[in-house]
Amino acid sequence: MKTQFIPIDYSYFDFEGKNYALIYGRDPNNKKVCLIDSCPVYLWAILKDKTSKEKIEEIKKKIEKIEIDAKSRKTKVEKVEIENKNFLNREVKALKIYATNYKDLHDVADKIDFPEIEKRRGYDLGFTTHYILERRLEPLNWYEIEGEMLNNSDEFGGIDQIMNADFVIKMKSFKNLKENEFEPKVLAYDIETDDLKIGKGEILMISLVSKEFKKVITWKKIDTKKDYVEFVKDEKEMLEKFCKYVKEISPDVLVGYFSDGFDMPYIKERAEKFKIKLNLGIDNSQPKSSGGASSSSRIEGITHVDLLKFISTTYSQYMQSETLSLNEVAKEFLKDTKKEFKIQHSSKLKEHNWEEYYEYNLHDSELTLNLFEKFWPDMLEFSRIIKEPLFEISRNGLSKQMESYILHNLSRFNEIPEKRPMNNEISERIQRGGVKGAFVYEPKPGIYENIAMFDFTSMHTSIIISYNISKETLEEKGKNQFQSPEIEIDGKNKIFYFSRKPGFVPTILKEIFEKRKRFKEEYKKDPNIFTKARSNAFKLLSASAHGYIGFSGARYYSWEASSSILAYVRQFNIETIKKIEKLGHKVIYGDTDSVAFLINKDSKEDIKNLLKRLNEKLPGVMELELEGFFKRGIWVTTREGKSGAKKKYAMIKEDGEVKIRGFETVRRDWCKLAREVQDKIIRLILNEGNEKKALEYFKEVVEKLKKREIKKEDLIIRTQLTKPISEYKSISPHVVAAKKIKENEEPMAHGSLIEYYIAETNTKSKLIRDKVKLIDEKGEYNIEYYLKNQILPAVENIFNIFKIDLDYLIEGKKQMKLGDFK
DNA sequence: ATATACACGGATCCCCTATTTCC
DNA sequence: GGAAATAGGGGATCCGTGTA
Repeated sequence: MKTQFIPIDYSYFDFEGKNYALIYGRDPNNKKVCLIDSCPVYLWAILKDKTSKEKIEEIKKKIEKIEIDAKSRKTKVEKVEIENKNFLNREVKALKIYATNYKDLHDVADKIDFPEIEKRRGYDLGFTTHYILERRLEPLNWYEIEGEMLNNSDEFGGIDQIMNADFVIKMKSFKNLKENEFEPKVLAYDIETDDLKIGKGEILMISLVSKEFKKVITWKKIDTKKDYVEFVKDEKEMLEKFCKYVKEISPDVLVGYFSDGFDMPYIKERAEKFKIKLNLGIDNSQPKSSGGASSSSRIEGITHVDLLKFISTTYSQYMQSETLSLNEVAKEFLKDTKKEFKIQHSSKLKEHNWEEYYEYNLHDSELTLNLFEKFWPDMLEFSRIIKEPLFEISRNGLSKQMESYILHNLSRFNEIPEKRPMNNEISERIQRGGVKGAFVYEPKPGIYENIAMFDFTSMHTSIIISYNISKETLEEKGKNQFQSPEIEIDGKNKIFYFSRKPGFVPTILKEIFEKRKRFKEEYKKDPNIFTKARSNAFKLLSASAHGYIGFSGARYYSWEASSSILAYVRQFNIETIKKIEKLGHKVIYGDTDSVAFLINKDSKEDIKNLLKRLNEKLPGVMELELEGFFKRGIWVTTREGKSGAKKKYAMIKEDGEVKIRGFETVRRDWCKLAREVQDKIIRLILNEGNEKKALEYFKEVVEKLKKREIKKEDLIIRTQLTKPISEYKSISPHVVAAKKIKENEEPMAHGSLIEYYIAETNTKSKLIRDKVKLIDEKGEYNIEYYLKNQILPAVENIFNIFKIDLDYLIEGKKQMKLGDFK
């Protein structure tokens, strides 16, 4: 039979000792299809140079006899081929060793310990990655499949009979189709419980939402007119209903928000408690957790996506939201917020509260569904570009994404994949220590007018490409090589040398770099969610290239490469600063890849010409870009007041657009008042060019604070608890607040933002932590603290630019009477 | 285990010395 | 008068959060 097919999720099973890939997807009629396929399984043994033909034949014969009898199955070497391959850009002879079962490749590798074998590789990719590499049946692309339909067949032990798929097909062949469109069937879910500790409390209700389906299942009965609420007898029945609905709807994607860390493990634990089989899988299997600390839950045949994971690993650095709570993320991307509802223990809830609770529960699933749809184009593009399934794409960090992209492109270079570093190698890498980073120019504090800012486009990546820097291109000193700038190691200067023969990593990055440019243009011409997503995906890959090379867990980690890249980064930045100064412009600031300088009397055209001239001298794909012209900008001293503060500045464009970096205004661990006051003062000064209005405004605020006219909400301080309370060596205010929350037995998730304020207390203690109160705790806010430790520090450096000293304000309580401000 | 380094700055920790308190 | 307690200064360290 023939059909069209789009692969969504990949898995595999063993039958008679061999591996078979299971690929779940859809046909054009939206029928759920499960494909069964197989692929050759092998690893590589790289031979030492100059191994004689006879010797190779001899080893080959020995390897062909390897058999492994373990784990209730027999694996043997099926055949061995000799091939000319590349490994780390070097031509090698390698043995391709085919074996019965992928999981035994490691054991096979252990038996190939002949002295003529230099390295063994290619057995640690994971079966799914290996399969996709081998067969090129890539996720989320359309194919025409030819195969045999299994219907009540005995093949593979009757696998088609236990699969709840519309079709189970044993694949014979396939070909690519151009067809692009695909919309997955998505079901979102969310649970409400009485205790945040996994499995400890009861699950009160579960909501399920898809495009056509809306339901809240609960055993807490009250009179309600809400038709989406379905009552069941008890928690046990609710869990069974949940399974039943998921199976009936049979979605491609089951999506939750923090569901890897909360909803799914909770449901699992409760099901275990009630001895219910949570048979969500297409083969009636239960969800499987893996990954320890930040585990993930996999459901056979349905892609379980924890949207929080995708957003936090891939997008959080480009987002405005200060937390990744569903509420805030929904606000940013959907302009929608959670329903107002204060979660209480169910025993405290009144009858009418329950209605709101149902609504709240349903709404969370709706938000999750809508957010998924918002991010779907991005996940789809990522999956297609990186060629890994949605399940992996939605969970992997940037380094893993980068690595997968490289692995899926190696065959073009005839390259054997490098192995993952072992734990001891990772420790060695970490022990060797990090590399010296970029250069930051120390600004001279002050207010400046007419500023231009240049920055390098994708600086690290363009350096890697232009100088061919990578693990595989690193060489001993020779002729005609790229040389890194001098790098200081243990007091001595060292230079690293890189081949001119293009390495595969720089080549792959060059492609990414060019595609990034092309798709950015495409998006500009045709702005839609898909062109944006594609442009975004390449932007992210491009941006994480250097981080990958310097990451101790990377296959293609290289300390030397990373050091060299950064040495170039420093060199280019410093040289650019020098060149601009030589042309008569005063440089104000620069950080890593940027330079800000005074335009003087020059016109914008002059500056653009200057940029053009600088660009003519740059090598390879390196490019300097105009970040913008600014009417005015301010730089301040550090708190100590002796030097100019780096990574802290504010500038304004002609059109009034303000760019604020590093100031307390953009930091979430300062109270709202301090942030707003600072923001306003910065804007007033940037607009006016002097401090007059700002100072008046500031005095007003101080007056208000002293008269307690500021709302307590504006004084709440929010700090993240980043680890368990007991692990803190230093007991800071937010730790004290967290302890209080715990004592009150209020819900507090790991990593949550702790909110508190500093109150007036009788305590003699000078420690701030002894004045901490939770929001709901009665008390007056501590005026002295908010003056001395919040609003003054936020603005005094700014006023110092104008030689205005606010010091007399912080001398002490006595002097801070109302009359001090005139 | 889950991309890198640089940087600021609050708050506590910790050591030391001076001062105060207590007997 | 002398020992113990306390205060306060100041650098080191921890911690959170930014920029690039």
